[in-house]
Amino acid sequence: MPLVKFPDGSEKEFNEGVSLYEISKSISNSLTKSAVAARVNGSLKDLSVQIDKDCSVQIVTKHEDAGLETIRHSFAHLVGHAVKQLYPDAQMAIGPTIKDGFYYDIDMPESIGESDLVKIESKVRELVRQNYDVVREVVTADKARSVFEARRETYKIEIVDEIADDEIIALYHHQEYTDMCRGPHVPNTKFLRHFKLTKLAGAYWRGDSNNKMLQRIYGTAWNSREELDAYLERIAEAEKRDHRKLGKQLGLFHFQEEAPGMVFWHERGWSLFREVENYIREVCYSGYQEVHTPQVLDRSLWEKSGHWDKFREMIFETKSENREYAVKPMNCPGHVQIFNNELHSYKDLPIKIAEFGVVHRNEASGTLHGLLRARRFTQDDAHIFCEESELQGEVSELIDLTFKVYKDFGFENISVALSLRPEKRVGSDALWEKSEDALKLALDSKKLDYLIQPGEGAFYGPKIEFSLKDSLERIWQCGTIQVDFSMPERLGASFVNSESQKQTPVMIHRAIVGSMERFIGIIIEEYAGKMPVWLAPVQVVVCGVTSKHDKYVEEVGKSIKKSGIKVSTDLRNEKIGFKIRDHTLQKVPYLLVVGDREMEDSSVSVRRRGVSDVQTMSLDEFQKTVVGMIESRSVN
RNA sequence: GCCCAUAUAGCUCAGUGGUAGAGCACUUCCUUGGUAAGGAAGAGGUCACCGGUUCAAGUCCGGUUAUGGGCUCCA
Repeated sequence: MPLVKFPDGSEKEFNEGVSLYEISKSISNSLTKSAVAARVNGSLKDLSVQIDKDCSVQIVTKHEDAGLETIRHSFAHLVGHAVKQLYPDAQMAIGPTIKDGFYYDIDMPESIGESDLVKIESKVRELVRQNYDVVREVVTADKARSVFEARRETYKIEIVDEIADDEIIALYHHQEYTDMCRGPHVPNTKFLRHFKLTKLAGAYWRGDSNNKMLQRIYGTAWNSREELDAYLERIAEAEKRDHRKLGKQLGLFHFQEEAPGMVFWHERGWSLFREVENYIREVCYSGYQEVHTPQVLDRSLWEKSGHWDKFREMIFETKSENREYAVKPMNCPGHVQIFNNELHSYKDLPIKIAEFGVVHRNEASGTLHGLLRARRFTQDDAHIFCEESELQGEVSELIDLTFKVYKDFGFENISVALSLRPEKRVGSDALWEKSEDALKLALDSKKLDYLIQPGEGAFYGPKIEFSLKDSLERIWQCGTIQVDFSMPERLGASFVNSESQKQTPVMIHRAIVGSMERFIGIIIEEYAGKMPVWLAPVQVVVCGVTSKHDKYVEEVGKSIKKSGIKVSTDLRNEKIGFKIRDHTLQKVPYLLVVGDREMEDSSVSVRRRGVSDVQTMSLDEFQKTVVGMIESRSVN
């Protein structure tokens, strides 16, 4: 008779072979009603699993995270059930859960479109209403194979073949539909109610572009109608913060067909760009020589650096007088040329060269994404030429600098990753060992949480990557610190060491925000277009109540401009309410209204963005406040 | 690049085979109004591009380009 321990400390004996479902019932009926799975000695099991020895049991209800995940996982099967009824020749691949939902990758006999997604969703609803039991069956690999052979599910057979011998194989029967899964799954489809199939996409089998592309059906699932609606509302709100929408609304930039992936910066967007640039020049380039290198360089240089070999399809080429050139996709070879242009002593190291380097990369058309993935972008790029002994100290400083910069722009949620040697690489394993260790040691000394990504490094060296999220929580790599023992040698960089010998320096590639365009895109989304005062392209708009006040409006405007504030005046023949609305929609931080009252005592009526109460103050006081906000680069 | 979708006025969008529409923005006039839209009139389109079907195409079909969501990729 197995003895079962419960989370509250109580214990109870059950007959051998008792199911978790029965154990749940022995606790309470109401618990059982919302029970979707159970933890046995900490690991998740289906409620149909039987107990034959002493253990601890915790019933998992739909209300906890693991329960909701179980529901989402079961929804994937349900989509499989529906698809198989509608398209009997469809072959099911994998159907895992993801954040907020699930997907199923399916090899469809003929490709389906969005109208089919509606059909599938209706079919799922139809199945849900049947409240059928989901039956779990433990089988041998051979049995599983024969089941899926009969069902002509070749992907499932491929998966069975990879399952280790000692692993339990469970089939889940949804009426006539059978799937295979580690589980657990809900015992009955009555738990599956609040869902929506959200999108259709292509996805390669096993994530490999050499494999067949399957069709992926994405869905979201929740415990209640309210949670589902709240989720959809959240997504809709996040979409409003899309930098591409805001860029258009706020007149910051545009793209057009003739220059895919290349930004046309408008005055206001360019103002924002330059403000970020000024900040970086001040904070990230101190101790560096800022340089500017050619946009187009002879192909041979890229062959020497190794970029030609690895990134040929992504390089824009150009020819002139029978010479072949590449539009630079990187700044490092250019910086090495500047380094090589004079002789260096070990006493001069480290030498740090920085550039707002405009690079062009012919990214695959399907990957372009507004400012976040562009074909032409500006790197806050720099290269540090140093000795090996200086490496770790430099990297350590750069990590601190990166965090400072992100914090100054108001980012809290920064993910850090360390990418190690890829398969296709240059340089000996000993050099890779050294470079990887240097980065690891620097990271570890900061006591940071970071993700290790084997095989994800650059071809010439390992890298630390700093990533930020956009409004839909997609992750974008921004900053990077890379150690490179290969490039300096390939490009002939050297310095004279204390023994009068030529020696090759180590090179650190570093970009703090990475791509200016990408970083600005993320800033726009982070602030939903409501830029902090110091970044706002228009910081103050002065509006007159009537045309009588035009002269005073201009005086106020001039005075504000003199104190270095970005101000514009609104003298349009419109009512004040109209002007307020217009500039509010443009998300201007400060609106000033002046009329008879203000003219009389040289004051201004101040309306702060997001605050509907107005405040009257002297022009002088107002200017001091705004200048203070700008100088402190306050993000509030 | 691959899968699915989309492309109509400056912007947001309606228009299911028969004479291109709305709101906002724009221009002119009226209005001088105190904190989120005052009124009137006017102008504005090779319906992304190329080809096909049809008596007739914004609308149906094919292709191209760009864009959106994913996948793959990202020095």
